[in-house]
Amino acid sequence: MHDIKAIRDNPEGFDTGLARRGLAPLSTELLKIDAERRDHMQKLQDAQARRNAASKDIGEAMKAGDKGLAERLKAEMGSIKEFISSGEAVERDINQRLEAALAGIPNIPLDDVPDGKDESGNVEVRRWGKPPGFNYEARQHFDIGEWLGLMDFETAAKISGARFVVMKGQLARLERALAQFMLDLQTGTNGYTEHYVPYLVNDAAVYGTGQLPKFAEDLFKTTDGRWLIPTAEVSLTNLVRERIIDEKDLPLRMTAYTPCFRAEAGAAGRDTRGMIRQHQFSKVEMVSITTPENSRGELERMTGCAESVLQALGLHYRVLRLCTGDMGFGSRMTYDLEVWLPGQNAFREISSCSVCGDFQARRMDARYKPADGKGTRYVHTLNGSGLAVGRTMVAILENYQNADGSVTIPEALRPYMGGVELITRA
RNA sequence: GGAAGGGUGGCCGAGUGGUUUAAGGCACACGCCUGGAACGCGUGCAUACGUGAAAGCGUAUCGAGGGUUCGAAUCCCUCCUCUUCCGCCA
Repeated sequence: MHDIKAIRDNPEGFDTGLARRGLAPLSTELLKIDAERRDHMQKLQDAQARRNAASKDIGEAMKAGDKGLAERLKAEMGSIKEFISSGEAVERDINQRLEAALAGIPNIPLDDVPDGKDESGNVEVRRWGKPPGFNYEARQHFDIGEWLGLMDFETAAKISGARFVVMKGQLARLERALAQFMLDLQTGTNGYTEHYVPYLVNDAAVYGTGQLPKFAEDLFKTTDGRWLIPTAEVSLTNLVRERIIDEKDLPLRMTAYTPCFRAEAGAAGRDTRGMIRQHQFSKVEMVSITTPENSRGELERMTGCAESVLQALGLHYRVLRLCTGDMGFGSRMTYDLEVWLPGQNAFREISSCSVCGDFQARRMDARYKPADGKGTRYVHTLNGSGLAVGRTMVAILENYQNADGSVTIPEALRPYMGGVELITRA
């Protein structure tokens, strides 16, 4: 949610920011509603001030026992009363129009975000590790999983539909092991506090993080009107909704392991085979709540926390700074982590870390009390996956596959796998 | 699902139609006191919007939204939510 005052102060800057996102200028239209709103408010508030003064006089007249004066003053209130009640309705209407207009506008990119139309404009900032280098043609994860007899898309389709999977045995355990491993790393070394959060949330929560009102079709909705979370970001970020936090308690660093549900509308035909793009997947999410001064640095830190998982697992990856055309709705800057998938012979997104500035905080009314004790300011929010469990599993299967079709378990995971070193066909 | 009782500032908590302009306390900030602290004393301390160069002024906000009234934290309606009890239940 954008601050209409900031737009009023610098409409050109706002439109320039929109242009970087490939959007037409909107400031003129917004400021027209804003002017109408302020003009109306002035008239309404004048009327309310007169009413309040008269009410006070009536109260004093009653107290003094002057019924005649009180009745005369009451009679004079008639027309003002009418104006006020219709005026309040008009004010609500204007405010709703302004809010609706603002709610659909994406966040403005930071200055050091590269311009670009789509993912081809993203900039690689670093690479870690090396591809495994097989002396045979690397198989894709679904071939490996199905050959092992532990990954079953057909049965999943029978009971649920496309884009679901059933796993069993050591693969089911690998999913659990990865989640435990990631959580331990983020809560231990990286200092995030583990949370257990709701998977069903209300309209306000999904609005707060920016999925509503524009992206309802990407979500699953329950018959009682709630939403299945598309990421734990929704639940975790909304934990600070309508709160005022002491600056000394910042930053808040929170993590949660949850299932995520995405309708994948508009993704028809993309990644239809395998586990890359599912309606249901699990993810260890990280959310940070910071002061404005610290949010940019926190983005670097958070990205490093996500990277630490891939490094511990020995997976080759690269870090991209997303360009203006590829960033999510609420983001001011995003780093994507792309892991190397030998089976696909390509880097694929496995994590995404974003700083949202006060964009979500304004929608949620999440503020902090600065250390100097004066007033309150909006917090800054950041979110990042640390990491997507299913895609990490894909990466392990493809990077740790052996010529005979078995899969070696990376050392860091073995304690979580009960000491299992190799997954083989039953 | 049924019944009853609640929701007031960062926190606790008073307030049942008109100087409430939301008491009081805690926490916090600043000052005095002190060798330095604690204690004590004093001052300050919600947010949003509008207006103004600023000080200030105005309006709204006591879970949310409607309503009654000249005037609502207070009365009425709807909803949300919490607590307790009953029922059901992993």
